[in-house]
Amino acid sequence: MRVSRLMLVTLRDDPAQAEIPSHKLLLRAGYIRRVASGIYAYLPLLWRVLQKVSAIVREEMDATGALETLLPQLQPADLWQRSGRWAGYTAGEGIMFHLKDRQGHELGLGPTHEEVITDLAADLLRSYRQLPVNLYQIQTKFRDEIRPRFGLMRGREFIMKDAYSFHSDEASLRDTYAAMDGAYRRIFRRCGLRAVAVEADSGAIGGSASQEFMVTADAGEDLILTSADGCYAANQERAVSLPTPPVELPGGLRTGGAGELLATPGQTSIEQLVGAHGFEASQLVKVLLLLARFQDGYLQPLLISLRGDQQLNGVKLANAVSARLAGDHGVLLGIDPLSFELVAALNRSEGRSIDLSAFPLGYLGPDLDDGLLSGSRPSLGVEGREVRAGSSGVAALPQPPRQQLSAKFLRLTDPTAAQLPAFVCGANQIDRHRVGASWQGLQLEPEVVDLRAAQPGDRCLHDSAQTLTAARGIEVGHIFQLGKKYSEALGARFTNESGEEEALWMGCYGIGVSRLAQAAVEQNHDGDGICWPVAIAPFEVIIVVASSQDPLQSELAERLYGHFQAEGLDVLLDDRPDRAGVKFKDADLIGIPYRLVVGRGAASGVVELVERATRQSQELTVDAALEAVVAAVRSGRSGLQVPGAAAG
RNA sequence: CGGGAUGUAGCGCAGCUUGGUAGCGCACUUCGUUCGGGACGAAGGGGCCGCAGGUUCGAAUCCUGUCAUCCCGACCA
Repeated sequence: MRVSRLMLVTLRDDPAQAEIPSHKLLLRAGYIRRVASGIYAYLPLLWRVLQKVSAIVREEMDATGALETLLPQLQPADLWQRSGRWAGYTAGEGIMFHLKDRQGHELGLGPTHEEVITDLAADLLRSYRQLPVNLYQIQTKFRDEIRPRFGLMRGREFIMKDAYSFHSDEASLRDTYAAMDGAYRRIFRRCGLRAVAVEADSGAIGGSASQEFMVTADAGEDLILTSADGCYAANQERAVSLPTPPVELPGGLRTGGAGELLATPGQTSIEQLVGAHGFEASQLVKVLLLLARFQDGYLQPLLISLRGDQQLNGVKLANAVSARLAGDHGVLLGIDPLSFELVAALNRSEGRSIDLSAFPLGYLGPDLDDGLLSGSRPSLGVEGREVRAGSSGVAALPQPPRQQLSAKFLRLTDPTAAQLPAFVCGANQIDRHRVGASWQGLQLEPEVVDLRAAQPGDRCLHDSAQTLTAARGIEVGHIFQLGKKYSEALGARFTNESGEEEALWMGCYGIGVSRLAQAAVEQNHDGDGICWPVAIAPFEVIIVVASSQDPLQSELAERLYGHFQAEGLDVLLDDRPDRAGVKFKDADLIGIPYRLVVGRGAASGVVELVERATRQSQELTVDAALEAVVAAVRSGRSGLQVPGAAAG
């Protein structure tokens, strides 16, 4: 390809809308253009990168025996209703773009394809003899992200490789899961990425085991915790660790564990209590008051107890609450601190509400009386200027589910709090705390769940000599053992060896292809531009003619260009009439791994070879340069080379 | 959705406080001189000042509304 024909438009200034280096560089170097929020045009240069990434993904997936397919992007609501995900994915701030066709049928643009593929599996897979099967596709996905950002990093339309495997038993699922783990490691390595596999939360997809692949970069949206010995790595959402031991409470139990009242006027925070009375934060039990909202309108107040020096992990909490209540009340829509704002919002809707002013906020103890909930007054409802559906012109809108408030708290306690033999906690009355309380003394049997957030510096479970360190990560891949969640919901059954019908075991495996391309830039750039790894570079070598007017240089450049094309290299010829400096700047910016400069040495048959990533350069005779470039590119294509080794 | 900011030429910005009909750099076109790290000179083209109302003799500038974009939190490949 000739640069004069490449529609190359590079920018000298950083675009104001871009924040992180990879986003700026992709815009400046002419790889992407924004079309709408979270929606991008992949310009010819980027499309070549995406094709190369896809090719690597295909090779590695195919090598495991997976089958490539292509599923529809437009999917019927019916399938999603059967899996129980339609409401959760479309209602409110749902992530699924959905629409009605002219017959009035509801459809959604696929944010993921479990439903479609499982329905197909139900149709096609009948016998254990057909299993296992692993199907994948590389395709555009649509998610109406709450906040698209950082260019391709979190777009609303993006390219993803997703695979779904089907098995007759759990052991087979584990085998494929392990094969995917291996394939993913090779894929990221071949793409020139430094990625780590971390234990992950399964999130909205569901299932048991799951692992994320994180490209480490400061711009990453996730926090990952790793041990130096490499034995443990987890997303902070999921991470576990050994808490620091608590400091023993002087005096131990008082009044048999019921605790002794202590006047604590205005001391509503851990810091204030610690400061005023010389307590250690680890001697306190703090009680958090939250409200969980469910799909069917059920509202569950939560009373969460944590040791005073620990932080709540919201993901762990949501999982624990979901596990207890989602069966009866549908999808957990959210958990929010029970604040006056939230109560005011609830007051405006139907049903009963909570009288938060009756709560001794800042002085809550884990034995807070359920009576505070049943004593709540009926909501004043729709007086004033509130408009009701049905009483106005919007009668066609569906009624929101009627809210129903639980009469009891769901009380969950983190082990760090549950294990304290004697502690300080709120007395459930204003300006009073209790010292020397115990769970038994308060006549409580705590329901113990791991709810605390692991922190950098914590000791590891597998080896208490190891501590966790934090790093930012970009999630480029995620693999799940789904189990039977979707196959049971959608009736995907097969006949096993004993002639019995059984639901299929499933796994699913995603790679964000467009995100991966940007993550590669995030990890491979310098002050002058992108430094693409050879394996995914849009072009492998660029020939720069220092002075296009010099027929000697032009002719030599053309000869080299033809030679590389004949050798099957992806070669770019910068034949523009611009000055050499302009072409050097552009070559650095767009990040072509090898640059061959045909300049003043042309007359004596000498050219200059520069490796982009290392800036190493050498003067070579034409023949030696040809040989060096071809050799370097060929070895670089595997993605397994060490930068610098080729041009040295 | 909550909090913060910004919308002026393809890109980056000034002008707005104190209203008088739009400017700078880059990019683009033509000519000349340059020619190995984003050259110089000359001439030129390109703007419903996000949109809609309002105030005013007069609005990029003041007021109201609205839309869009970006940043910080909840979502995820």
